[in-house]
Amino acid sequence: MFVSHRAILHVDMDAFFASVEQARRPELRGLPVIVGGSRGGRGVVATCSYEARACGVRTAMPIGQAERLCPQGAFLAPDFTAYGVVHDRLVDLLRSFTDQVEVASIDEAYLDVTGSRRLFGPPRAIARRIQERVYAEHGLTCSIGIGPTKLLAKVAASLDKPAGIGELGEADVGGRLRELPVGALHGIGPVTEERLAALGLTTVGMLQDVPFAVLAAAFGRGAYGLRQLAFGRSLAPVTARRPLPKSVGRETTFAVDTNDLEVLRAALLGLADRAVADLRRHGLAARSVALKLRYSTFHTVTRRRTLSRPAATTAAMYRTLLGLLDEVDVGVRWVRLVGVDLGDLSHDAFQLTLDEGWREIALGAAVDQVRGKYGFKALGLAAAQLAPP
DNA sequence: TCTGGGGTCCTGTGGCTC
DNA sequence: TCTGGAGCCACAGGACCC
Repeated sequence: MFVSHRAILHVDMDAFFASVEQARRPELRGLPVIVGGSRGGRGVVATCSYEARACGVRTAMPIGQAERLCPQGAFLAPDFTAYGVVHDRLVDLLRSFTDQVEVASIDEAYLDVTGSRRLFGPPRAIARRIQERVYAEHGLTCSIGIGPTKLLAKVAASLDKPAGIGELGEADVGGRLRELPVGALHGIGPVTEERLAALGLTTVGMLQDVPFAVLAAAFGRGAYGLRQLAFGRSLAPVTARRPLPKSVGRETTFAVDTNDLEVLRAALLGLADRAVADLRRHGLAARSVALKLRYSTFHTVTRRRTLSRPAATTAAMYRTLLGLLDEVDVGVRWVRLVGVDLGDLSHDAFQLTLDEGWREIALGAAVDQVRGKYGFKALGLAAAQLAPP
């Protein structure tokens, strides 16, 4: 058994995107709201209001299926800019309780309130005050989990949704936690859940009790991690500082599958341009460039290339992507999705100015400036200018 | 029925060097 | 000179998360 005296909260916004839409558009309140792809499109549901969930609509469900289940629903395209603004304000609100706030995603955060108890009272009282302020200031509800580790706090938040406060302590590891399905643990998805079920392991208690040799035979090195999960152990503390991204990428699914090389090249140029804009916004350069293709069969392939030195220009990325495109089965097979991923990121701006040529750097800076003023679509790049001679 | 987009992390494999 | 093993790295793919 392990002992932790920390008090960690996991704050999870309820149906975040849909709730933001309902908060800013009163006419949507009380209606089933589905945020994701547009009607008739190829998208899936990003999130939906609890009214839509009552119709059977779920996250990650194809839009077409959601339409059949909930024809009266309001189908909205996501507005990430608006959600980002609300997210920033919520993080500020959370930081008024402790500076130990770890932003886990756009709608989730962990707070280490161990040192805040003297000022704000016990964790449950802090959780209640957070819920009250989130509702009063933003018209949104959130579920909060309390636990001695991030993992237990996260599971606890899911126990009483929406707008609830759940708590899992040390004592619950040998009690309530055992009753939960293995899929309730953060890190066990559908594939692992099915593999565990094949071993007859469906609850956390079973995962705690199974001989380690059985787990090791089935999962190899992954067995240890599964065992840690089963006992609610997560060694990682709450880390307030947000690390730099490890990769930036862009991908798009075509409205209609294509095997036209020109269409693919044009899509790649646009994606590379957007990914590179992200790169420059962070002041980063990338040394690894990856091409991702999903064929009409849904089979996905990736091809990656490491550059001789870090780069941060669309031209360098696009030329590399064209090379990678030659390595895969295009022109013959139909493609539904194409993506670009830039990795192995570093701060290497000085090196770039020497190595990549001042013209491309200056061009990139000028493009960023115009787009900052008039929007991203104000300027497009011409493939002919960027392709190798 | 028909499966998004943006990420992180892990594992297996194969090439290379010592 | 040849060979096997260890260690490292790049790469591909997959699982998972929101």
